[in-house]
Amino acid sequence: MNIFTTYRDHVLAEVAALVAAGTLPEGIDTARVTVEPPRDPAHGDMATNAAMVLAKPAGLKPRDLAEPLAARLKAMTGVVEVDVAGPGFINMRLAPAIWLGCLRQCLRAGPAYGDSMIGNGRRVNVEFVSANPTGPMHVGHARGAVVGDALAGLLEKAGFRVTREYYVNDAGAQVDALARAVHARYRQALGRLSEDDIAGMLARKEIEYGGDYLVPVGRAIADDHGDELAEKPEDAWIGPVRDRAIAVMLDVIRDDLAALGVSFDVFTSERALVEAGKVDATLAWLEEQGLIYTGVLEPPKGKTPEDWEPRPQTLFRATDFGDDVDRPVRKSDGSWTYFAGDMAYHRDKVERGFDDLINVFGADHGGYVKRLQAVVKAVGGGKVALDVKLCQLVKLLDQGEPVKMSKRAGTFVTLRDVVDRVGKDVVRFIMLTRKNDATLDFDFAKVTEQSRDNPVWYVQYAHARACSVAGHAAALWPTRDLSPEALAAASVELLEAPEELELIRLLAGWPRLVESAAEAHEPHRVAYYLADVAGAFHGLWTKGKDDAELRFLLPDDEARSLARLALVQGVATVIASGLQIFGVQPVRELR
RNA sequence: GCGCCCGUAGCUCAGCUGGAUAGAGCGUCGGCCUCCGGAGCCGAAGGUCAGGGGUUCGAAUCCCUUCGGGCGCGCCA
Repeated sequence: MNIFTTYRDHVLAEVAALVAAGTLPEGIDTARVTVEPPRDPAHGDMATNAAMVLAKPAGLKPRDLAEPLAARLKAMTGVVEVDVAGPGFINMRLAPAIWLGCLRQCLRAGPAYGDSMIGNGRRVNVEFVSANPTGPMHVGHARGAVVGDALAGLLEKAGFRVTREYYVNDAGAQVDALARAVHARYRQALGRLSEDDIAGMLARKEIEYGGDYLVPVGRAIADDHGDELAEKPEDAWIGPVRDRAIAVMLDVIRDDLAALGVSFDVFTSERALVEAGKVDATLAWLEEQGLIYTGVLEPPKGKTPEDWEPRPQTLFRATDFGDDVDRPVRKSDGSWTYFAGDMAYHRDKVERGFDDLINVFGADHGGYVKRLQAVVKAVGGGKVALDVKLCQLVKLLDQGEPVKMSKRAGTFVTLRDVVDRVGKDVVRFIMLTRKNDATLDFDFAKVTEQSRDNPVWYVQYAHARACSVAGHAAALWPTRDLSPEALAAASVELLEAPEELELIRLLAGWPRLVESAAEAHEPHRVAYYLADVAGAFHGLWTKGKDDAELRFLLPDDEARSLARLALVQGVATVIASGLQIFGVQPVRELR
């Protein structure tokens, strides 16, 4: 339970009492009332803006409303101090017992601490990665994969029912290009083309994908089909070659993602949607709604394409739903555009009953979000929200120097390379240390360094230290039950140092952080919070070095030691809880 | 030309959806650290939140505008 919402409820109850007393008008809107930790801890444990928000509609001055409200809050159990400050804030200080109760709750809940009900079972579809099945994953994909997976984990913790989904673009020109490249490798496997021939085809742009990873695919086709597909016209071989190539590439992608610890609940095939007639059905439905028409688009101003000519097109009325222009759904050869398929796909998601849709895309798809949101508005009747998280570039560095990457030279870094080099947990955590729309530096040297400015290490080190304290305690008191449940029953009221209480308050803020991060769809907040917790814990640890009285374990004072161990265990619990969202394994010791 | 994202300390970045005196790490400067549970501790300096205007009790946060950077802009996915 988020203690801040608990106290918000208390504040609202007192507001209701003031309504009953006639101080406030009937039916006053309390939606904007908040209870939050104040920026400056000197102001107390919690602050509410109630008086400032409610004063105006009540025709009062904030401070005139704050006084009677503060008087009522002061009478509440657990509240030890209330004062009115600044423009009308009401600051409250809570009895230590309240915070200690949070710590006990944390220990009893274990890593489930922070679980929330705000999702209320709403169904959320998180679509991420969705890379074309034309090759192995590279680092750019890794960020989207981690952000999507962690966001999904965060939403699950907040009480949403989450589906992790991958949209397979297996119907367009890209996979035909893949098939052509594989066909060349197939002929190479049969000895009919040399490596130089392939290089020549690449140079002449007859094929688009030249990577070695297609060599075994070509060989597999040779094994299955012999030379029967080698000299036939493209029409005869492109189907089977493409299908086989896509299947192999998807296996590669699944393996790469598995190495990152990412898996999906659903893979949706674009081709399957087309073949099931869903694109036709969607367009027919939109036509019925009067949302499809034939028209001529204006050329984009200032940057007219050379070959621009006005031409009637089949268009979707995206501008009715907030987009800048209406969008074409059909190519001049009569086939559907990629967008038409995406319309059908998003309609399909809506029909599967999701309440919220989230797409994680690369930043280069920014120009695509308005039209997708327009589609979702149109097919969801305004009841389904689509949020698109755009992930910026990852800059790979080594000791501050850019890692040279070139597709042509074959030196581009794959997801697998990175995971093999630093481990999946490091990749996952680091990818979440920036908000998704900011570029991220990934420095091989830095992310494995043992130092304060490497957040993965810093957080893991805190967890390992906490486990180490527990180990020492077990050695000191071998017969004592030191399980978290037992520690929850310890005399935690012996925790009275300001630093200790500050850390407890920080841990007590975890449920609130989960909720706000989930609502904002911002998993990176968890990373910063964990670094804060680690920092506070390391600080406390260090104090014990200067002052033996502040050490966690005092061999002569078992009761106090157990209380402090409870706090240490709380730190470990919250870190484990946060890392679980990230899909990162908390370590018990550093290697 | 239009749309979206971004601009916060010397550097890298937070800033809880509009709250109080804008924070952290690194770096810099000044001290401490010969022994505790390894990879440090305390303190200081450092800001026109890119500039300007607006909304209101209150703006880094919302609106307008200028400047600067990134991405995108009819049948590529």
